Amino acid sequence: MRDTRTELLLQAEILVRGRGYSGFSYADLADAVKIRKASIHYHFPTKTDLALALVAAYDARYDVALDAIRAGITDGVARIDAYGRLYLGGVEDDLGCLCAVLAVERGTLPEPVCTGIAAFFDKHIAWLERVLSEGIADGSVRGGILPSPSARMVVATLEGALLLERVLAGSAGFRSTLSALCDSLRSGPAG
Amino acid sequence: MRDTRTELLLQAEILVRGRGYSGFSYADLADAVKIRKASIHYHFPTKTDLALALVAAYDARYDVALDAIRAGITDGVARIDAYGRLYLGGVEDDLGCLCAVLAVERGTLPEPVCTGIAAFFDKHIAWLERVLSEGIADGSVRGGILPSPSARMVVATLEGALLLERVLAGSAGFRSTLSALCDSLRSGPAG
DNA sequence: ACAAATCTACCTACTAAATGGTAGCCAAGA
DNA sequence: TCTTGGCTACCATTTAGTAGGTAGATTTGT
Repeated sequence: MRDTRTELLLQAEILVRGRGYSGFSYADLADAVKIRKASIHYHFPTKTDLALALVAAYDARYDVALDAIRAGITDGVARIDAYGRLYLGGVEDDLGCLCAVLAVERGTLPEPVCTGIAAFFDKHIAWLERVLSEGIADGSVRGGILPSPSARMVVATLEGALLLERVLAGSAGFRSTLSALCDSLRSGPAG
Repeated sequence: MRDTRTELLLQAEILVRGRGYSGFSYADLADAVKIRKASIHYHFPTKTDLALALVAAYDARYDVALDAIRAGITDGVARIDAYGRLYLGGVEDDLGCLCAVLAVERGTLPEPVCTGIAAFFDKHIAWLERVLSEGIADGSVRGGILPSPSARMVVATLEGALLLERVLAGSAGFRSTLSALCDSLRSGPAG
């Protein structure tokens, strides 16, 4: 079976996103996958290896999603809205964003993992900056905003909103934050 | 001396905000405060007791700050801006928000701690909602926004921005996010 | 006033359980 | 036969927490 590794990545992601990187152990993961603890080391010799694989897989999934949004949607604000809805899975499963969770533990994080999550955020910010610039150019995003700070603000708002949902509960909160965010970017009569 | 306890709270807060709740140990704290590990248990019998005291102290500090902002500033957006600048200490010291860090680890968190951080966020959102409503009433905040979702959005944006700074580095990012946020709330010609 | 009792704030020295990780064995499939 | 993917059995270290002691301050009884 090839997919013990995949299963390990799946369950490890759930554990990290729900409890933090230092909040889960190989023993927890072994329980979840129903394999002996030592066998995990066959697939991921060290916990750092596992973390790196987790970030790489997560990042790759977002790459696909970002491309799909750009290809399937043309309106600037609708693209941002679709980007925001990518976080909804986390809200519904009561899991944080993998990279946000890891970012919080930066003080204990192996350096290469830290580099990986920085790249993740940089990539998202660059994507959003482009989407916002294009939106301003075609009039779908209001002209008063600056693409670079606003791109950062979009990521910050969504990451923060996801974080809040974990303690405040009820995805209504996330959705209303997302629409408040989109409203602030839309060109139109309001404002 | 009464302030071993205070020193413990101070150093524990730095450890939690930098490395997460499960990312620090009584041994780390003992090193930082230069007392023996077992002595910490005299002041805080369990790690949960310590976490609760940490949240209570943090929450109390914010209470003072929120009152001071409402007392000293009348303009709605200026109040939000001042609120945002409360996070700057964290940005400069490279520490996350205590409650955000704990929120990430909710899966392993003792339940009473979780209740405490939920109360923290609820309080901030309620405070912001009131500030926004008053701002709309006196014209300092633009009328198009809804106070409740926008209050949530403000907390989310700032928490997210602080989180991002920890991996992206340089407080310029946080400041620009804060001004983008304030711009989106200001009543005026733009939009 | 003064001695006995109690309290404060720390200590050394432990413990059981959990941590990430290693060594070496074994069954099945190419 | 050799690789794959598990296994048992260990390891040193670290974890939160406990037991019990002690020097010094404070309170109390006479």
